[in-house]
Amino acid sequence: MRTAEQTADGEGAPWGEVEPEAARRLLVAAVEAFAERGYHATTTRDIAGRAGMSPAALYIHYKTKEELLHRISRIGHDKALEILTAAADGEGTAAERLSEAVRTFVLWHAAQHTTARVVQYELDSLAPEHRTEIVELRRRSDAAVRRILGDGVRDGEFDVPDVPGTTLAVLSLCIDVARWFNAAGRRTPDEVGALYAGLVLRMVSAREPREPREPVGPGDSPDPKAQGADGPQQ
Amino acid sequence: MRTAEQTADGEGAPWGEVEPEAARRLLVAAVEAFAERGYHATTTRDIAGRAGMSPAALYIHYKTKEELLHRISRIGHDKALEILTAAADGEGTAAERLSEAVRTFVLWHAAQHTTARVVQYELDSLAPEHRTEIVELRRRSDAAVRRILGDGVRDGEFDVPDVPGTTLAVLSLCIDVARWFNAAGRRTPDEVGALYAGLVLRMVSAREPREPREPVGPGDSPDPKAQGADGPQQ
DNA sequence: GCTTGCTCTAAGCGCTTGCTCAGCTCGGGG
DNA sequence: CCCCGAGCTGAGCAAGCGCTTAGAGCAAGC
Repeated sequence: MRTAEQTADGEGAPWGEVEPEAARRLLVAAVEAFAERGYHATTTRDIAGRAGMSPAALYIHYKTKEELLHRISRIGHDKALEILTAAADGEGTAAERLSEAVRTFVLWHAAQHTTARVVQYELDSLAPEHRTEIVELRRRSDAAVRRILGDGVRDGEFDVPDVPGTTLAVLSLCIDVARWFNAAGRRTPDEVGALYAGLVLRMVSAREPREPREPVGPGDSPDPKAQGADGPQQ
Repeated sequence: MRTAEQTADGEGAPWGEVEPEAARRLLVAAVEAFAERGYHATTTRDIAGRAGMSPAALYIHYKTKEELLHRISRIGHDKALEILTAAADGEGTAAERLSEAVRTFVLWHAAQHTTARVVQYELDSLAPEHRTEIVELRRRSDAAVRRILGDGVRDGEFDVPDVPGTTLAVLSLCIDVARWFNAAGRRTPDEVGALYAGLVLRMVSAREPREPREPVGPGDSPDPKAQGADGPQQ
């Protein structure tokens, strides 16, 4: 299967699927406002103003302000999960797949840091039922990375005593890029992706390649129940 | 005069220095509320209620709601800087100092994750003049970690092609613990500290100890101007 | 006993919030 | 020509916001 390199990164038209055009303009305006000020500090008047409309126009396309956040969060988490599962299901060694997962995931968080900031840091502003829906997507992202690490340990490529804990650390490292990345800064999204892929590989690689293990040690086995939601609460 | 608790970890009485007692109760209530709901979603009525007072009582001890956040952020950043500079100024090899820095910094973010969440993720809610004051403290934290990495590279202990970028990654990894750490989870703060110290050491350690370098390469030299604010904006 | 100063409360002010609704505009079908 | 539904606006409502004010309670000083 050919990898869609051009569209797998964070560029392109992220909100092209949102129709009609007025609804898309409002969504893009909401992403910018939420990223700049945070969900609770953003007013519906601000969102409508950025989209060049009156406050009332917002409610023709969205029932509430929270529905806007939910739509943004859903689309963003779908994209994140797609990036990680594509890398996990790809070809090559565990090291190659992990490197690709971190590189593309970080690339998206840097290039789309405005969107990613809303997606990753406004989970608590969602209504409870929407929050549980999103948390399930995050659980599957976690599982994709944990699978790569588990494969690498099994094949002797990686030396990782605590697979769930290291999975959490790798994802945490990538996600936090959205917080500090600055488009006007010295690094391009591609450079950060390459830097982080290298750092993570060194973090998990076995110093010298060994024989694959036959029995998977209980302390190392990927445990589906090991991680619950990785959000701030619960 | 008795000095404050000399606990290097995050336990102890974090707000013991705040006087009088009613002001401390309000501050602790504000920390809990800000951590749970975020600054903008928290009302002054909620803070006062948690402290067992009427809303007006808040304004006897603090001029505004933002002053509460500023006080919390200032005390927390002072503590964070103290932890990192203590480790950077400590004795031992660069590896030992880096390990101690990460271990204690992560320990604080996990044990005091309620406070740390407010300190690390509510920077943008500060008034501009308070924000610049806090950003300066963060710059000094960054410098402390960068110094350890630079020493390690100089002495041949570490192999780090991009010192400023790796400094940013290490700090980012530690800080994000405050976001996901859950007191009811499987890991204790000490366990997370130990895990992360090991991961970071592997991330930077030279595979085999080399001779120290005589001239510091230009690409690796710690550059004071290299990092600006590491906050979300600017 | 009275004043003074400090802490705190009850009540509420002025304003902004998320959201609503009657009505305007306008392209397309009869 | 009128009508129609879709998209949008101006005006505004009820609720909740940060913060203020007048005054009560009470310990300390004289």
